Amino acid sequence: MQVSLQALKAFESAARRGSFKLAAEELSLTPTAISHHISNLESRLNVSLFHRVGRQISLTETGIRLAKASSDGFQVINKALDEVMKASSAVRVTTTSSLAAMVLIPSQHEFEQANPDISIEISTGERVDDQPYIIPIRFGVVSVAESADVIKSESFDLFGAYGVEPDFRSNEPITLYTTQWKNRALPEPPLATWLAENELDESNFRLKVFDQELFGIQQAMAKNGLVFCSTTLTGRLLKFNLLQQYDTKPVKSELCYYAPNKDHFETRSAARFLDWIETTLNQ
Amino acid sequence: MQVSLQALKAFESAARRGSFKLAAEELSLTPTAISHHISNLESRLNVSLFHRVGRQISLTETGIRLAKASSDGFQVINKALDEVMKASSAVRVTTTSSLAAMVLIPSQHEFEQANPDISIEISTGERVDDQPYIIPIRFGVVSVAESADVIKSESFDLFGAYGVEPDFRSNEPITLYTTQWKNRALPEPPLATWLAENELDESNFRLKVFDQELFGIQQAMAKNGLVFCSTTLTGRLLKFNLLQQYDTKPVKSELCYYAPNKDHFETRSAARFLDWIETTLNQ
DNA sequence: ACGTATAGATGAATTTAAATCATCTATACT
DNA sequence: AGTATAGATGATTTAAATTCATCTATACGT
Repeated sequence: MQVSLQALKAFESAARRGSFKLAAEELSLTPTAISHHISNLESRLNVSLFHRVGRQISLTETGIRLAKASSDGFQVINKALDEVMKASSAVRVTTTSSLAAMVLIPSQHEFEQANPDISIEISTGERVDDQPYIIPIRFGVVSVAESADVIKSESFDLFGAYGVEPDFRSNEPITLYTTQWKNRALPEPPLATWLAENELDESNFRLKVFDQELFGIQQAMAKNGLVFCSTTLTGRLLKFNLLQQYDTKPVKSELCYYAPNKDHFETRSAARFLDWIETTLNQ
Repeated sequence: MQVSLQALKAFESAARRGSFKLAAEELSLTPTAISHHISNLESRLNVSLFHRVGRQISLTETGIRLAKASSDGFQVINKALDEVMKASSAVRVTTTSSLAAMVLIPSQHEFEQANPDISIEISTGERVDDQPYIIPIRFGVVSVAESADVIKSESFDLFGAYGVEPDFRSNEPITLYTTQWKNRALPEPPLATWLAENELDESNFRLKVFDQELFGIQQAMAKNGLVFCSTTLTGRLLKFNLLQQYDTKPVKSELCYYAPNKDHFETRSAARFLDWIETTLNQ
């Protein structure tokens, strides 16, 4: 003897609203459907749930009990469903200031255009980034990240604004922005390797250091010098001719961007976003 | 965006059992149905609820949350449904010792034969008789009972066993059993009225009094005398020739059997039982 | 008191959803 | 490698839910 959950839902609504008509409106049905559901429920359970006096209905004792229990039960379920739906309606992502400012935020609109059903929330900052339903995109050493989680391994190279053409042979040292991470556990940008690889010397440059790559990039764009930074952050700027690259050889580093448990995010939206960000960064 | 409760039930079962196959068995469905339900749920909610690695499934984080909530919710609902069904599977009735012993218990089997889906529990006693799901059949004055609640108004008359033929004209007084209720608020059996109506005198009888009609009836059946009692209790005994009636005129009394809120009992079984008892007593 | 409007009941017809069947894929276990 | 098992997928069948048309009883306004 199984009772239909839909019938129970119809009953719960009718009990709460005190009317078949109002229940029908609430559930987008006809009053007839409610009536059928409730009489079905009553005959299955072998009880009357409503007293019917003409067009007036009132709950029986049993009806009151069952209405209370089903209201409570459905409420628990609906709360959870709401939470899940809320979580899946928007992708919430948190990452470093530099990736957010240089890549995510500038291309946020493009993603939302291509995926009109998904909205993106981007946040940065120190706060704990592993609360449920928030996707962290972390910056760290490849050996720490699961290899499947890596979105992009970092290479570093020299960039400058259009019109800025450095003469490496000049006696005058060139202003070069580079980065020293706040987190000292991270390896430094591979400037020394890059200099050696490109047969240059540190004495050709006047180094200026920020704790975020973002700031050096902005200085370079303002034609205040060159920047030695990751290719990930500059990819988009190169594409729009806001920066240029010289004929130097980029060098790989131990650094990468990665999303913990990248392939285990439950929401389709999150999966779509992660796919997209990976494609974007690697193209 | 509405989610099907059946799909949610399928998911809940699959989550709890850890297998689509086992969920299918639990819900008497095919594994295919479970699979369809769950993928439907996932696409409506836009989330993955299970990780599928080949034929191995495991809940996602979201899946764990939703499974917990839906388990809890369904449990609340099922508990209430079980309670209602339990209550409606048996009719529990409480009444006076006399009605129980003389009428209800002897005809219990007959009712259960005619209504194989209903079982009857009969209880008597002083204890509170208005706990939920128990039907009280009370004995009292008609003025106290709602008129719609009255099952049978009482008449009183003289009864004796077969072979016992009293000679009212004899000098020897006849032993007559009558009743004085424990509850003094109830009117006495209308013996005086009956004597006057039948032009008899109390001196013709040797009165013996019990506090329940039942006992007097049993004495009469044992041919230890006659009994002055209600026609309700003796109806069945007359039918089976265990008692006989004489050519005396019965007299009405202010007493009656009634069931409070008789027409408002929720269970169909209870309604059926009350119909039946009313028919039985009045035929 | 009468007519009209409203809420619900009822049964037949229809539409929609759910379950199954047949087929296929991937993995675990001999 | 070969077989058995769990699940996925799409087409078809089956069953359930919803509506439509009709009817009853009551509330309400005139």
